[in-house]
Amino acid sequence: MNDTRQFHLLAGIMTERDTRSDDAIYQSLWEAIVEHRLSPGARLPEDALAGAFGVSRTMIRRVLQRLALEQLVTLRTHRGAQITSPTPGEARDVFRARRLLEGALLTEVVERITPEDLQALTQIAEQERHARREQAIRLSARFHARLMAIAGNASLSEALSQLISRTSLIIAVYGRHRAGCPCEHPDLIALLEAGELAPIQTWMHQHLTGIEASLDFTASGDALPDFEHLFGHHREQNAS
Amino acid sequence: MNDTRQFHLLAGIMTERDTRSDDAIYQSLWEAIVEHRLSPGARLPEDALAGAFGVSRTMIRRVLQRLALEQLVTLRTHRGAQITSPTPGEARDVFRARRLLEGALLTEVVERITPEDLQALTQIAEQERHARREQAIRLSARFHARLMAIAGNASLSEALSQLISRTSLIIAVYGRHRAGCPCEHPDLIALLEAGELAPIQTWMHQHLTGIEASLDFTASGDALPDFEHLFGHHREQNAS
DNA sequence: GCCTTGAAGATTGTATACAAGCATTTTCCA
DNA sequence: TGGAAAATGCTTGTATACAATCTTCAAGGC
Repeated sequence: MNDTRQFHLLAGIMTERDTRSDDAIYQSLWEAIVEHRLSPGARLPEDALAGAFGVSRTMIRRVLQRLALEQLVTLRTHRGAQITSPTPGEARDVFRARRLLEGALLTEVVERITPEDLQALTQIAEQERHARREQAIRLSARFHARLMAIAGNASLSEALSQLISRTSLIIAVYGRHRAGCPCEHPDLIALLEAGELAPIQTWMHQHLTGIEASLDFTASGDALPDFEHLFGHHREQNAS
Repeated sequence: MNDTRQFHLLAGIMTERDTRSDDAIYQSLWEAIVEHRLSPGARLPEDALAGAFGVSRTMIRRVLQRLALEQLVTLRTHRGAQITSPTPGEARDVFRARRLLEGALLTEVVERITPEDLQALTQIAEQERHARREQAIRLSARFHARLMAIAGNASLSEALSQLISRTSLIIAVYGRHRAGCPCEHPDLIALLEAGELAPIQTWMHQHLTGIEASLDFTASGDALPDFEHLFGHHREQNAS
């Protein structure tokens, strides 16, 4: 009887009930979070996840710890895991960090970019335009990650990837109109083809600042998960 | 009988055999790694650590996973954990990342630095000068971390802290003369007191480039842990 | 003498059992 | 009827047992 409820709780995360490996579970959860199928504040009971993925709590705990270290999930002792609700302060922090990092990396990106890179970026941007809204968010994240990978600095790319994921959480909490990246990416591709550094950096700075400016920090509080926002959309738990 | 050997294997990590929490174990291992008491390539058997810290493998595995995500430890399936031996490529990657990040953050550091900050930095530099060689490495890492924390960007500070820790590993593998940071930090403090951005950035760039230039990448290979280096110092396993 | 093949030992991977803590509800008293 | 305290149930924290895999060592063949 518990199983049914647990399964329902996480409907939409997985395709069918089969045993998956560590990384596959991480991937599934990551996508569900970045695509806003799991909203900030949502609780992630270990038993429910274990049941849904057909593994024991051991693996689930490992995955949750990894997500927690990446700040996508908040782990509180004896209170379990829930999707992180970034505070306004953290949100501004992430955008400042992204402006700095992406701005700096663009120098090397412009130097090293190849036609293959441009093609890959074009393809992602294309998918982004035709994708459903949920997947568009994930593709937008992939676009930025792929772009910055061109700089060829694995350490910074990884750090930046985490910042990009967290941006998705921030938009989930504070986004007003439901837009993530308002599909400006094709414009950047045109600039990249031209190859002039200055306008590219300007574009990126405005791109990030524009997203940040579109947020509304007045709604929710700082510390606690914003249940108001959660309830506004739809509640995961059924009341039985 | 196993216990004795295990305990001996990790001598010097802990003060006495008592039960510690998750974070305390992480801290102990982190310090042991950064201070080069555990050299790159050293194996970290779960049973041995569990015995040494008086906890079960469960906690040890969690700590090892965290260290692995920070790239201080390498986890290979069915083959256990060992201290990461950065490849020359990774080493250059880390230094490039540090030059970029620390250079960029210095702008905000100079803007926001307070007398209290200067005092704290002075104190660390002072301890550094009087400390034993092992602890000096850790203090040097703390100096850089404390300095960059002034910029007030938690996300980037955290990423940078990981890069700084990894630098310690790099020095352990490729350092020729046993110098880590050759105690140039007081010079930086003088520049910070003057408050001119340009010379500070120049200093930092030369500082990092100088450390990188002092490394010798010809010795060890790329992929595997360098047992040559390990044996050169002293072996952890006794031959019984 | 060296390489290949097999078996024993040791270590990790996963699941589960039990203990500890928190949340909710129920009950009792004012 | 409202509030507070206690008890029950649920969730997580930790340890341990067992299975799977790798490594090592030994024996046999080339």
